[in-house]
Amino acid sequence: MIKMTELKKDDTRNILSDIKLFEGLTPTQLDWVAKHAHRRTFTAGTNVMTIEQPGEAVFIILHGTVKIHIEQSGRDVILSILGSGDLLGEMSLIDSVGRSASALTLENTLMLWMDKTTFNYLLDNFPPVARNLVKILSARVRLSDQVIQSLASLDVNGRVARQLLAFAERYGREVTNAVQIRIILTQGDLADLVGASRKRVNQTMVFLKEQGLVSTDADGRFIIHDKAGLARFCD
Amino acid sequence: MIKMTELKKDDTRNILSDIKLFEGLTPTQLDWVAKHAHRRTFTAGTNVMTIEQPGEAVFIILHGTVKIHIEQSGRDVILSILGSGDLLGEMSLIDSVGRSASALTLENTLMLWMDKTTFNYLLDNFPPVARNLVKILSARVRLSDQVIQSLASLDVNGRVARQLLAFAERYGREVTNAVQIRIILTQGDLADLVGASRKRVNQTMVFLKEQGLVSTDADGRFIIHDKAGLARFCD
DNA sequence: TTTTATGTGTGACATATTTCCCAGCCTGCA
DNA sequence: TGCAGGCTGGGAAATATGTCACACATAAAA
Repeated sequence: MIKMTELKKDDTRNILSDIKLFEGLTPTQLDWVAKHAHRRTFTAGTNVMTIEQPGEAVFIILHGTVKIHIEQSGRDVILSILGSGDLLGEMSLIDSVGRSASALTLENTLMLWMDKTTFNYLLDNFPPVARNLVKILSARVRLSDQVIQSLASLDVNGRVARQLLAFAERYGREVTNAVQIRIILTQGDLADLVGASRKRVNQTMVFLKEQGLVSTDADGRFIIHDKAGLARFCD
Repeated sequence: MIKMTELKKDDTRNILSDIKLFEGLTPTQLDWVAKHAHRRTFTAGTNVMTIEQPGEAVFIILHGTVKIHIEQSGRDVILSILGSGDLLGEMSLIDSVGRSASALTLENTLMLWMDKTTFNYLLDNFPPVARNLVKILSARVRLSDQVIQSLASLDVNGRVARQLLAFAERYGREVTNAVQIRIILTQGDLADLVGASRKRVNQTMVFLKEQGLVSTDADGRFIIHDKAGLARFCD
């Protein structure tokens, strides 16, 4: 985990080597990237890219979280929540189709970004980058497939349980006999994530807490006490 | 559209240039691929790769259709239906994670296939291939996102309507004032595709037919008469 | 401090959907 | 021909979920 305070102006190079997309690049290549990549901080609640704008940049999250969502006729669907190390906005640059979703920062977020030209240059001239991107996209397809399966086959309890387990996997921090999920989410967010109403998700959370499977800490973060117990709801 | 009967033993090279994954390759490179790629016909109802087997080959559909699905505790979820030109089985080769779904041929299907080593060699040594694969995966993520949004925000009518429109886009054939969907699907398949019960999908189909938006031809293929009418159910 | 906004927990009621069941209609096959 | 199996269509009851409405707590803002 990279801490915000650790990030000085000049150590971009060091950070780059920790990013999946740049794995396998030579120091010289990393230097090139460092020269062409910029940093920017977005305050919480900023719309990084708005829906339907032609994509003009790729972002890499160095610290913070971003919610990828689609709003349509009052209803909000959250496709995913990205965190440090994740790539964002690359799809528009790849296929030149407009943005299909919006990205909203959930907390103050530090990003690395490159313009379209730089990204394409990278892709064409630094072979490991294309390779890494293939892996990244492949992993994303796998995650999407899990979400689809969940939405198509589980009831709300199951979908919430699965989502919590997925968050534990991605954003979990081990504490005494439990896993704390770093991200702060409201029950409303959770509802938009699993395609259910807030009311129903509330019922699920109350239920899961009664069972002792889950609890909430002072800041509203979820704490998972029994992964296996949750998994039972996922078929 | 490549017709089964047109495929002679020696024209693999010609076919290759029509495949997205091989776009941009030189004739020499295409020859190399032709030498290392094999053909195989699967009869309808064959399980091309079974869930949880380590992936050992990539397949490219030359003619036919394949259903990608996950079966769990009696419930079947269809993630997608692939047709000619589509790639299949590449994910296990990319990230070495086991298969996450099964692939079942819906009709007699002709495939091109390569073993893991060949595929990786291609990826590392023929730059356009990696580039193309990135595009292909990117498109797949986009499709997945649409499915997720649909499952999370639409009722069964809407999900069925959207699925029919998606099929019209991918497998549609223009006929007089309408679009015929080439693939033969039962209402049960449609149900597994949109995460609903067969009964409910049946009601939807009866309803859509009453409205004159959709009909079925003698072979059971769906015919869409009014795209805009269907789109109205998708918010 | 008061006010405002935001998030949680809950009841009543309306809808949507599933499940189980059965009938009729095909088609392929013995 | 007759039977078996798969597919469509639909009835009835049971569940699951959504919507609307409100009370309450807490935290941020004025």
